Amino acid sequence: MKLYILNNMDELNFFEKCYEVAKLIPSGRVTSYGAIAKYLGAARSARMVGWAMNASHGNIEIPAHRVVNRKGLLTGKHHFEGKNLMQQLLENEGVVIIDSQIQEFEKVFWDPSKELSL
DNA sequence: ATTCTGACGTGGG
DNA sequence: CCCCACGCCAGAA
Repeated sequence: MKLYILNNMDELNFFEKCYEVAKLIPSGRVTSYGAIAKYLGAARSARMVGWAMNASHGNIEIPAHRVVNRKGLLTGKHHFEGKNLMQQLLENEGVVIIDSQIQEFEKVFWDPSKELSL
């Protein structure tokens, strides 16, 4: 079992902030990696958000399936169990998805820096 | 040390 | 809208 040793406090905050934002995403809505990164000050660019989500595996508290890329494409589905668990989880929340692409993405999109108005 | 690879995003053409 | 190059930063080889 590999442990993620973080060099500094900022890294730890970054991880936890990612998780906090993810938890705040309403059911049936989604956001993007970039939106979260932006909300957090874009300190480490959007890729790190995906990295944080990856590290959250097994953490049922964190709805990582509600985070997609900026096009509304489920690029992270291969990191979930089975073939399309991510899609099914979203569909259970009422999100319409065709071929890994969220339909009416603009309506379903939830921007933390906008909705949370911090 | 060096290079490549991403759950990414932006800007130019 | 699509394609491409580039910036991003942590990990793996």
